[in-house]
Amino acid sequence: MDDQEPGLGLVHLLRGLTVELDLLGAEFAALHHLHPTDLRALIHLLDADRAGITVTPGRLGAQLGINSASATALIDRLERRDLIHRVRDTGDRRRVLLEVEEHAVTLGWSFFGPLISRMVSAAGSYDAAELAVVRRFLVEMGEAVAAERQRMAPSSGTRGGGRRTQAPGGAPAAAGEDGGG
Amino acid sequence: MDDQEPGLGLVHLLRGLTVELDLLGAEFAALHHLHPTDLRALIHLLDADRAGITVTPGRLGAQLGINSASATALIDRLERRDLIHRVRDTGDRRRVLLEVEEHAVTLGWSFFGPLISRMVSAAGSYDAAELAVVRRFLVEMGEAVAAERQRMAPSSGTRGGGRRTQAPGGAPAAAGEDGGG
DNA sequence: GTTATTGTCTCGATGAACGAGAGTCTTGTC
DNA sequence: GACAAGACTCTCGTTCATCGAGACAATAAC
Repeated sequence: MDDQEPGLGLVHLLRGLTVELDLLGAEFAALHHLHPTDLRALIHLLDADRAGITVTPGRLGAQLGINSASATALIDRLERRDLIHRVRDTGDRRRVLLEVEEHAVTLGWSFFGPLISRMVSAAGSYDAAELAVVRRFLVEMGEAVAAERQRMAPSSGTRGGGRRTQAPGGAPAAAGEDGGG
Repeated sequence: MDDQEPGLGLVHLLRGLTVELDLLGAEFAALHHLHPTDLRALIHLLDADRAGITVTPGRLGAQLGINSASATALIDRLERRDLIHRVRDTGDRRRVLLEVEEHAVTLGWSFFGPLISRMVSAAGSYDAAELAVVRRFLVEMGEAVAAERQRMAPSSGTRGGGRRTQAPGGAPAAAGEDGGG
């Protein structure tokens, strides 16, 4: 299966990598008695926190592809573990804002910290031009995936438009950029 | 902000990419009334099929990080949809071999085909040296994740040694999930 | 033969996610 | 101000994937 197509091997490598990352996440979650969804939610909340974006239950549920009832239950779980807390929005009193606790930041770092260290250290052996190539590749792969998602669920963004796991809509859950702190 | 550490931005890009891929998988699964686990199992089975490796329920469950009861239920679901079928191993009659149906291959291609096309086409604009750089990067990232998983759950892999169904451990035994390939 | 091990499946329980809809608040129109 | 429509969150009852424990069958070791 190697390579009539030079890019094909890379695609498979990339897929294998995402599988590994998923498993790492699942193991970490199990280790801390969290469900994979809880960990994904936490990561999203931490990303948003660092980026200065406020997250609401509805928005979180949309990002995770779960419905509002599940989002409520999810937030209940996280709140019960003191990872986040709810705050009623004073501007629009229908809304609830989700704020992460220090504890959650610590937990997040215990997950990503060591991994990021390893990765950054591995990335250290590349020169600027090489890093630029890798960056371009990752960006283009991201665009390919986004385009494919768009094609598959074109109704994205319209609120009741699609089926159950309605495409959360545009923004990639974890904007890659937000500084790693 | 990404600039104190050149590699950090790449790490976040990579993470964002994996999130996108996960979401794509979830959407595809929902579209076909499959659970995410079912899709992951299917991918693993298709990979194994192409590689000429026979998969058993136990092996599949280990790869997916679920226990034997869940693996049985998962296989029941896939079989009920005519995506796979069970065959008793004639050599070791305790074992059951899982064989994928044509239908499953078609379904798998309807998921990965368009995505791979996009990616391969995007990868076409790189020269050999650049592809080599990207490949090296992906391999090293994979190694970093694997190393981190090893650190987190060192007992993984040995069957009797680590208590695989342990509560907190949850999915430890999973040696290397959905084989990429 | 007997015992230990491996591989799969069954059973009942747990809980995450779902659909439907109620309650609360905001916005737009009169 | 009052009223209708819509947005946001939460509650309720149900469904189903996963779990732990263990039954059953076949193999391996003695």
